[in-house]
Amino acid sequence: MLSAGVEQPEIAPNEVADAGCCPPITSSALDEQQAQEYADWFKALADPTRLRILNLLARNQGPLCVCDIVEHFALGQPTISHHLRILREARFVMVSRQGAFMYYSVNRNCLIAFPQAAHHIMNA
Amino acid sequence: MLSAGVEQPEIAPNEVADAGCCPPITSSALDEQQAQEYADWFKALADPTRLRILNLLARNQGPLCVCDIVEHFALGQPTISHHLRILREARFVMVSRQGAFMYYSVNRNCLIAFPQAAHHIMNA
DNA sequence: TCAAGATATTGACAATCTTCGATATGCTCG
DNA sequence: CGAGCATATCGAAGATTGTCAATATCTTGA
Repeated sequence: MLSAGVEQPEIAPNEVADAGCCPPITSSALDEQQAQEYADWFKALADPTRLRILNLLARNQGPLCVCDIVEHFALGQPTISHHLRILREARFVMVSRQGAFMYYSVNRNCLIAFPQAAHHIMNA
Repeated sequence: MLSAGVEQPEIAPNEVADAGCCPPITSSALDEQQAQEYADWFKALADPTRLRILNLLARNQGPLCVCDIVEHFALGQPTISHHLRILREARFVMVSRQGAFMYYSVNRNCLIAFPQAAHHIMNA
């Protein structure tokens, strides 16, 4: 209010390409909608079980079915299924059906999305 | 359970350096404690207001006091103060007092932490 | 010392999230 | 078809979170 903070005017964001995983990239300031998209993206990572699922899938060359994943956790199958849905909707994992089995694997595009998100948010 | 998923044994994590911002880095699998630390770190980013605060601080060369930040949002001062505390505890921002004013600025070390976290979690 | 402003903390409420048990859906094989 | 397994969805309970109004703490300046 009365301080000496030096501020810059808000700049209208320029639309740029979408990367196949995670929020679309723009070049400058975060508007409210972009902030919400990034927040949803990070929210998918804001749970230790989901991070461990992601890590388990990443350490395994090749996909894993749900029952294989369940075996690694002290949680019920519906709970794991719920976490997988959140990871899938945020596009951190991909799924393909093989008979009665659903095979989940990591979406490696996300590796690129992390530094991009950081640079977008932190304006670097 | 009966699937053909090819799994690897869990490997005990090797401790490596701490980077000044964000969870300590290790070389391999995520144990429960590390997963919790990363989850807490991402949780600090899982809110659109906090991301916009971070972006505002990053776009500004030099720190901003709380009342300057409050002016950019349709939220009360205690709410902004609450978000700043969360960002501070996760070390995304730094603070220094100047008289009655608290000046907040972005911790640029975090830029490095993003790809590091991604590589650790996604085993790359 | 006292008044006023800047920031932090507290207590409460609504919304959201994680988890579970129960159940539904979908697939395969007799 | 019908039994059995794999996975998803539903409904509910408990915990966590974002927000606010009220208030406390700290600092400056008169």
